[in-house]
Amino acid sequence: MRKIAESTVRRLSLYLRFLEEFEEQGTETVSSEALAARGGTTSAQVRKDLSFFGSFGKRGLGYSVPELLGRLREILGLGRRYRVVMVGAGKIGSALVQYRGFRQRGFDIVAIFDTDKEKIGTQWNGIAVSDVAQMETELSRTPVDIAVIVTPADSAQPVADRLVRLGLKAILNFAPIQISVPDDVVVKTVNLAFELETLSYALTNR
Amino acid sequence: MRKIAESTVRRLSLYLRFLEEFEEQGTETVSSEALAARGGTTSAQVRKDLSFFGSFGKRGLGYSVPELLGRLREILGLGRRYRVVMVGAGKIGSALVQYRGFRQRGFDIVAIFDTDKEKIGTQWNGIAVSDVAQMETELSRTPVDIAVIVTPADSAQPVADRLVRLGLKAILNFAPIQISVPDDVVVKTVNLAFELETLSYALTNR
DNA sequence: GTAGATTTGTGAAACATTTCACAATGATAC
DNA sequence: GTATCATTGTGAAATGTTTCACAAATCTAC
Repeated sequence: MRKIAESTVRRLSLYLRFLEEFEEQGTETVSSEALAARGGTTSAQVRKDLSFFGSFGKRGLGYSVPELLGRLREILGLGRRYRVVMVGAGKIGSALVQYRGFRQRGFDIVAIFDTDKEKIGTQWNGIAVSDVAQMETELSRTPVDIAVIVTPADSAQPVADRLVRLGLKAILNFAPIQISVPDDVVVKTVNLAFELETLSYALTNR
Repeated sequence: MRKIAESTVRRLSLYLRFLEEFEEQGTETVSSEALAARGGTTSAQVRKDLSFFGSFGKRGLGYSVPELLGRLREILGLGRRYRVVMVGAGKIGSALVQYRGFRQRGFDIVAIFDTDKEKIGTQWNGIAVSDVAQMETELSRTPVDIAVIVTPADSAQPVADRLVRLGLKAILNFAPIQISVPDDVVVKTVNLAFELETLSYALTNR
């Protein structure tokens, strides 16, 4: 498939959210104009984004909400569930495990690892916390699709290396550090410091 | 000031992190090549990014680590501390309040608001949780620079509206919804769903 | 069935960002 | 002091993304 810009993929994700709202309201069809208004972009942008994947609309009418929902879910790979392993059972990990939206959107946390003896063996939202030393053993029994790294900065890279060796192809990293992986592995880093500093830059330069 | 791309600002933030590491190691100077290698970009990109703000290097030698650190902090507006209000005292809020990196980077949480009677009056990391109904009263006594919204989706927009009315110019939004604000207010949204869906897209289309 | 109103899909134009490539500058060795 | 080497700073070129603008398609009203 032709390379699609990340900005486009993020907007598809946004459109999906809006379409879910339209569906709840019982709206049958929606125009690119209406979708754009809801999300701070332009109708041309919406149509261009969709056009990379096919032509889903009806001229003069717009897009069928249920159909476009289905297409977007398919494009984004949401027609299935994903098995997620979480490495690190600290504050953020705890918040994520309890976040219902995770499961709601098709992502099931099926394993949690930590190094803290106090935590190992306890149940988190129904999932037992295991010793990170057992990660290879356990993950070979329970394969997963996505890893979430929520460790301190200095463990993040070694953990990522081990996950890559286990064959993981997608990592969501919350550790405040840049991790490096082979080209065929996707990493998304969520780094609070970046966001805060973008804000302080904006506040300063106005 | 000439408009700077957000991608550039994010990279500056990244360079800052690397420079802190170089400083810890006692490195005196660093070349654009070395900075680039550390962060998955190119030396030309590093030099171009910096060139928007001035010329801080020495040809043949590179950049002085302490000087560039100072310059970047200044550019990013990190030469001061910021007062932060947190609205919503749920799981994520709790994790953020306890996150030391926040204070470490110059952002002090000085007020927390929630609607939950059980939480109001309790102390969180030394800060009393107040009733969100008192927000206007309290924030007029204790002015703040940045707001972090950690409420459920349906309260996020009303809360944002109130914050904007109070004169806030920077919002970090963790609620899984797009919030709309006037042009002179900056909003950064951290939305887990986007990140997960970008990953599932990447896993699907390979 | 025709006319008029909507709205898509998409090339082309405009705009933005990244990469290239090299002159200019300073450091180092002898 | 001269030659060599390393590295910056920056226009220009290449590449990428967004916006424009309009033909084509479909709907609605009569």
